Amino acid sequence: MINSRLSVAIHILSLLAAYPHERLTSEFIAQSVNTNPVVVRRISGLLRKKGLIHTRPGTAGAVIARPPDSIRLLDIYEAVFSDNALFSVHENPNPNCPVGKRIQETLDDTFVRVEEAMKTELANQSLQDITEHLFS
Amino acid sequence: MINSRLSVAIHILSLLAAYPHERLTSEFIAQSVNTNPVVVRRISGLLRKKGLIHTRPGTAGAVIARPPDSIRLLDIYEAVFSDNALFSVHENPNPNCPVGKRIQETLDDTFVRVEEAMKTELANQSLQDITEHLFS
DNA sequence: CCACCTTGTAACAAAAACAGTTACATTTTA
DNA sequence: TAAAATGTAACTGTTTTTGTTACAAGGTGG
Repeated sequence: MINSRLSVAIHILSLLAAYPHERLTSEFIAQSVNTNPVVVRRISGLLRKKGLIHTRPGTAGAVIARPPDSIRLLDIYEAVFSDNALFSVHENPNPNCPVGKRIQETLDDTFVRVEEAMKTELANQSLQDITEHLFS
Repeated sequence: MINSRLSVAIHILSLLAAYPHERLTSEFIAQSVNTNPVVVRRISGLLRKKGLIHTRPGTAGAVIARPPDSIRLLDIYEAVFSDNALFSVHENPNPNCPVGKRIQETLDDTFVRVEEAMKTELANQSLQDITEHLFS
């Protein structure tokens, strides 16, 4: 089971999308998510690096940087997981075994295809789809 | 990043598929995977419950139970992850916030669709595809 | 039939991953 | 210039994952 960073990131962006004209502080967002403000700032930092939100040291609050219908869930996924692979492959299989020798490259190939399928679906859904569901 | 149980499970089944007429012990398999025999027996137990392999207390070795082209990677995934959701959703968001109130059900919906896309691709690939790649 | 080997499983241990927290330098602004 | 917020490092507690020890119970071959 994948950790909850994507879940929290979408929560943060949903708030910013719902209040596009306000600057929401990490303290305020943390109360909605029910976590610590530092956790929010950590994930906000990843979203900022990807250009999805604007924040600045010293200036209170975050603001969404792009229209919600232009933000794909894949953008958010890539922001919070960067280049992590979806599935781990076990390390150091036995190179003297015909299976062990090639299992890693084989699984890498296979798992990349699975990951691509997942990412395609993440690309099909936008932040606006989320907010529409939230407020309908 | 998801743990390596699927990776190890596919390794085990690849060995059994490669040697369908031999009974491979957990000790032998563990040496190919490079882990402890108990780890192999734990995962083998999950594969047995799903009817993918045959093992019996007292009798040495495991044998594959179905032709490799009939075993979808989704079967293996479901064997080792049973009913785990793909993505975690953060707990106890603030019910007094319009986003917090509905974010969980919304994300549940969304993440189920993503999971379905991933499972569809896992269903498209068989154990035989893996062994063909291994031995080509 | 009995010594030997294996599986299945529980219990424990070590290591890694996660989430939460404290602390504080830096930056802005009222 | 005092107050307040961000960014980030460092640390802690918890949970998950993986590895290990131990052993009962089931089969096998001599």
